[in-house]
Amino acid sequence: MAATVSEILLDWYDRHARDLPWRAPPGTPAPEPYRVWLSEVMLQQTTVAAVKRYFRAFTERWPTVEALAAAPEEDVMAAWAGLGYYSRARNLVKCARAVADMGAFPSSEKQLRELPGLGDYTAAAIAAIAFDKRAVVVDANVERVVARLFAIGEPLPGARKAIRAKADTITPEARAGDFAQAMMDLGSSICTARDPKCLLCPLADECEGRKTGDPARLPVKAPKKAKPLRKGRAWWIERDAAVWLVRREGTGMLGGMRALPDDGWTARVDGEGGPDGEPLGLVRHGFTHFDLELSVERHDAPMGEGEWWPLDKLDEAGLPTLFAKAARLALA
DNA sequence: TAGCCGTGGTT
DNA sequence: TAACCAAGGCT
Repeated sequence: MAATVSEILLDWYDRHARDLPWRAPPGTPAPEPYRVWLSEVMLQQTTVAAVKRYFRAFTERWPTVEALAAAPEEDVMAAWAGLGYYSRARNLVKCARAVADMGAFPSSEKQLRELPGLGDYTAAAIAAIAFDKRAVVVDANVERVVARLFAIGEPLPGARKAIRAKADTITPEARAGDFAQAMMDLGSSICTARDPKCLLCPLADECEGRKTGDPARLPVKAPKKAKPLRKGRAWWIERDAAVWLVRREGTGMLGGMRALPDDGWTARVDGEGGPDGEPLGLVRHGFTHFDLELSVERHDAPMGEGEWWPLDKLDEAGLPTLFAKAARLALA
């Protein structure tokens, strides 16, 4: 009898699974839901290499969801600094508090999906990995593997429906969590976006994309729009070995994070107004949908609501990378 | 639904 | 090196 795709892949996973801090080895009991949830949220659009350090720091400081739920939001935001997509940190706190109120993480995909910060992917991943439920887990890796395996030539994002339907057909009843992680390991190490290693692929014989030509062309994506370059200013205000820091409002860009006072630049418009200070230099920073050229200027009086932050504890302030760069410039 | 939302590694 | 891209979610 011919082996199915899931059988081949699980067999491959049993031999080649990556050892990751949030992962239980194949065939061993599932990790705690808290660790699965935390890692999955951190891993949203973020590389394994970047997540490892933050995962260790968070689980050491907040070993349980109850501990995290009890933490001041600003501590969590500061601990998240540098990881990006800060709405994840805001929702992390909300979610931890909701789960603590409920007494435990829900185990069904549907209930998980209702928690803040959990979309289709993350809810399915937690249900499968932490609770051993059958769930169709589709992330960018799975999209790529499935698009190639079934030679789906329709461009993303339109192809998502077809990809999910095909992923459903190969998801096993048992070991759905291992299967999901196997697909992601395959996608990250072998069925890579560029230069896939088809000669090492356990699914090479089953792959329609390989049979019909060049699998690397799949999945087809819409061309990207050009990123505008925005200009802004930020002020370095130093007194008695302390610097003036503000907290950014709202849920927009870097919302909730500590920052230097700035002139209100956004993705759409350059900054405007403010005092002319002594120019300290330019910081160039790339965001998802625009690039920013930030002029850092020395100023002498506090601006807006804020706090004096001791320079010798600046790395504990939780500045997002843009402002960490600006601080580095000012202190150089 | 398409735009918004970070960052760092890889090629 | 500039471009691409990663275990997406929210609105």
